[in-house]
Amino acid sequence: MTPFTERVIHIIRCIPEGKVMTYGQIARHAGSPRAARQVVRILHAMSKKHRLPWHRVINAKGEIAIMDDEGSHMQSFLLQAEGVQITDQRYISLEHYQYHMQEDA
DNA sequence: ATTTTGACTATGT
DNA sequence: AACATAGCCAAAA
Repeated sequence: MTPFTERVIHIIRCIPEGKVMTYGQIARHAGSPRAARQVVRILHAMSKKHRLPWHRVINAKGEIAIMDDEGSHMQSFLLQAEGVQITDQRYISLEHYQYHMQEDA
């Protein structure tokens, strides 16, 4: 387990209920600003083993990124159960972001 | 050592 | 707003 992977896992575990973060935000907070795709790999590999709140991770457009219907429906179900507003079965409203875009400083 | 692989992102049209 | 393209980068093969 590499330090980068551990940081990513820690960050994801810290996302509070009812909030979401984007892949890019997580990558930045883990110290590798452009490694968003790496976050994808880590989530895929570690979500079960570490019992991560994988459903609180979305893409930069504010939508559920899962490809297959099974997974995306599960994600929207879990998010709505936490009070996250979802429109059109995929878009998360901005007030649920843990961090806002301009705070990248 | 080199290539492939993504649940991505920024940018340009 | 929707689509195409070109970067991106760590882990796996």
